[in-house]
Amino acid sequence: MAEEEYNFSLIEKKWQKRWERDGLFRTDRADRPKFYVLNMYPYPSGVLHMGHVLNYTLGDVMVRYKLLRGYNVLSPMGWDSFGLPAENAAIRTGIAPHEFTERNIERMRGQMRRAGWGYDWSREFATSHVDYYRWNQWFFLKFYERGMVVKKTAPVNWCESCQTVLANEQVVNGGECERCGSRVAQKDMNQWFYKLSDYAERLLAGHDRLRGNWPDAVLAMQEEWIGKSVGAEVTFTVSETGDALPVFTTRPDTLWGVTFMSIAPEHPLVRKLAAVSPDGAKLLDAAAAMRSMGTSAKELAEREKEGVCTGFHVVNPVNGAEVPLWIANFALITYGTGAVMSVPAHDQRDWEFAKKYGLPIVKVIEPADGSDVGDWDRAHVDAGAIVNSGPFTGKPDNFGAIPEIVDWLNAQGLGKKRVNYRLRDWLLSRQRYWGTPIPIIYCDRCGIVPVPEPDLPVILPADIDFTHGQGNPLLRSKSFVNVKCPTCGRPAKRETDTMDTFVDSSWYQIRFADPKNDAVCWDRRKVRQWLPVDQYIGGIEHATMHLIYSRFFMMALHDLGLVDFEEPFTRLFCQGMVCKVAFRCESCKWIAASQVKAVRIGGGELDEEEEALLFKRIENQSLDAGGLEKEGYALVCAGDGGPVHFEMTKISKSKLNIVDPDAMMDRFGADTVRLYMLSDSPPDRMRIWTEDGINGSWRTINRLWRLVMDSVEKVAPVGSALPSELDRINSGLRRKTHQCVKKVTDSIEGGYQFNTAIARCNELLNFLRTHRDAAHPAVLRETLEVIVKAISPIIPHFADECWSRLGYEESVFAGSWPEYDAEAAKEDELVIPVQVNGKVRARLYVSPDAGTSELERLAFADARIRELVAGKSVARVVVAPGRMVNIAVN
RNA sequence: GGGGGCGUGGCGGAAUGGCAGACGCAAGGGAUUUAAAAUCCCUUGGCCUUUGGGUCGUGCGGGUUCGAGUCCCGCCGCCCCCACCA
Repeated sequence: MAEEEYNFSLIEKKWQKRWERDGLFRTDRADRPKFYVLNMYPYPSGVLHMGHVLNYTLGDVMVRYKLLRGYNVLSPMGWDSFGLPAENAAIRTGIAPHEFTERNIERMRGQMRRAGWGYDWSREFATSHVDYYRWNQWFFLKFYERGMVVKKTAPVNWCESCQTVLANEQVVNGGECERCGSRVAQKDMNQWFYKLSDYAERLLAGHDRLRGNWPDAVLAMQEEWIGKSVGAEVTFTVSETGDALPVFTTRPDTLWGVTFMSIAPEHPLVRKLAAVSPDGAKLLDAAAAMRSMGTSAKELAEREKEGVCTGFHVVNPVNGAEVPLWIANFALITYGTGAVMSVPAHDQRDWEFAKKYGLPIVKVIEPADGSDVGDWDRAHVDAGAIVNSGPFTGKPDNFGAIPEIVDWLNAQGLGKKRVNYRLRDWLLSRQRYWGTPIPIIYCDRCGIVPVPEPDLPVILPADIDFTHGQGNPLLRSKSFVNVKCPTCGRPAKRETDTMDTFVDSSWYQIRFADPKNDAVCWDRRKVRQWLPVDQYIGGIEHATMHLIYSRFFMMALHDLGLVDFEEPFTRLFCQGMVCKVAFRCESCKWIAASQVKAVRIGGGELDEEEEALLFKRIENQSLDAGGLEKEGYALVCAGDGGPVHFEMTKISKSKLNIVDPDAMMDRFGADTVRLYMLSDSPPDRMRIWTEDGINGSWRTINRLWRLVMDSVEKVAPVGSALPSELDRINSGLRRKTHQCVKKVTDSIEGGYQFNTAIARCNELLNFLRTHRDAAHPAVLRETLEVIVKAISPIIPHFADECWSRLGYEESVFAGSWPEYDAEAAKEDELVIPVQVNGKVRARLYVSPDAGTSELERLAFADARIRELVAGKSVARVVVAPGRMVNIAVN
């Protein structure tokens, strides 16, 4: 028989056409139960990278598996197409953002088809199309009516390089812009906010229904982000002016130990007190110098505790004690009330501050060793008995006494229980062009006027010059900005800020159920049919951004009566980040690896081989910056010769460390790349990108191909029954076959451990390869069919080709998942380890003849062992629980 | 400082409390070939060995157990998230 090479490019194209023709991913199997699989949709950057490949391959495996399992599967794809890169490209090149975006979508859609990912393309949409973003505006108006969106002046994060504000969630690495990596400053601005903080408790409560179905890490991150803390609010009074100063504390048990009060430099009281203080000007200067705003989070964390005494005092309501009032740089205006009651004896930060400025320290919790403040070298924060605390002195457990103390504060009218959240409102405004215009008009007479619903959508103007001028280009569009006030008809100005693009992704999962509707946002029946999403798949980096916003948005839509559910994603799987080393030149920011040169410190070129080896070591993390220097090397930028730093980071286009899957697909085909992505490590684990091992995936596919080709003549006809009696090899084959079915099924249903599922398929393949000649034709058919089916969601084109060679007309995905035969998968011999003095020395194989139940066989083994050791010097023979025979020898 | 995760060969990684290292990569050897590629076969944790095997071995120290990579306690190290959060 002529050897037939596996021609992936022909075969992959052929099956992609077939699936399209047959409408494999259309959602018209109404007789089946629904299953909605959603992959986080991409920003159309222009090219897919390996992170996408992992994400979408995982999703596609789920889709195809669910098809085989008899579901009506919804698998849509769309584009998160608003955002900065398109606008920045426009500024750089003059190409309009919509044009840039459309072009990128074209290219990426082609890559997706080529990868063989199955989507219902009839549902495709892009968020930058007015058909989509008009609903952002509509929701905004609905939220506005309900008071769920507000405009307020607040400290916000400002990215100078992106010329826009950022939400808290978009500030990363202790003060860097999530997009461009430059330092974020804080300033006061009047901006639009969604009242996310109103939903803090509900978001938290929702974790109960998500637990088990969402990764623990994501829930933990969200909990941390919401940052609930329970305590009390207690109102102090400024002695000199009578101003009330409420403070939030989680430690009301230490109220009697307050020795000074600290307020944030931005606290309104600062200005008020400065106005009546002889040293007012000095105070204002000192406060200005300590402001947290305009300082990056990193600097905030590193700077030393500093403060200035105001000369004023506050009265502690619980005991009437007068303590000095300080302005302190560690007090944050953004948390609690902006004031901290300082208890240096029992709070490390207060302790350091008190030591620095010589403030008194009063013990109110007795340490276990009974020591006094004078003996301490740090604050005492552990539990103990309460002392020096008025009515609570003598309580043995300070933490346990907190509820009682709060009740007492309440009864005395001195304070009340308070729950404080770290979660703040979602800053919605962006001073950029390429986003959804906020449907608001400012009128000198009528103030803030929402655009009336019939006037929607507010269309993003196309006649914009991007290459000239600073700031938001919308400000320069006269036709956009100048409008008539909808209320009074006089000239007015349109809001030029656009919405954060996270608004788009907060509800896109619903729109896929009814993507073309232009009368209403969606048809309720269609939403009921598909939502919520049964399986959502995406990167863990969205844990505190998209995944909080989207949950909030569903709850808000639920409150508006637009949806019946509160949680958008029933199950969530987060794949690990695909990382690769990225290089940063000190002067030209991120640069491609090809632009980096290695040199010897003190001069001297490297030969090519030496340099390649060096880069290899950097890439697989076996050489860090320190090691590089120690060995006498340095990296420089090929452009300007400046020093280059490197770090391991998620692959992304902006960091110029992406790997384009096209090259790999050219060489090996889509299936090999798909198989490779899932073969080696569990998909939730972070991985450093390498192409080592892709040969193995290629070999696996070819081995299987040759096996199928060599077997088609030998294999029993479709539908042949298995013989009733099988020899050892054939029953072994069937055992491995059904163990493979089980493993792959469990891996998909459970933890997505495809590496072990693939390993099991490989094992079966290897076993069949060595025993093929002894395989019964019907068993051979069963085994081949199971391998092909079990692996089909991962390498679908290949599987379908094999399926047709095995004599089937229909696509493998038109059929069903293989039945698991537990009886066939069972080991026929019970293996009982025999342990002598605690070490396994032998293994006893007990055949089914000895009994059908495990207990019977164990008894048989016990008897057999006793026979064997009879008369020898043996202390005891024990059949241990489980299956283990222990022999203790004297 | 708080929270989450992890620690197993040269590498990615397997192991319902029961033969540690599945499966694969890389490496080495052999077959085939004029040659190379491809393919096929073998070896591959350390040490010892009379080649039968023996022995040590899952970051470190204890514990539970007939039996621990796995469970418990205490360290050490790494990664991620949050962080002057009152």
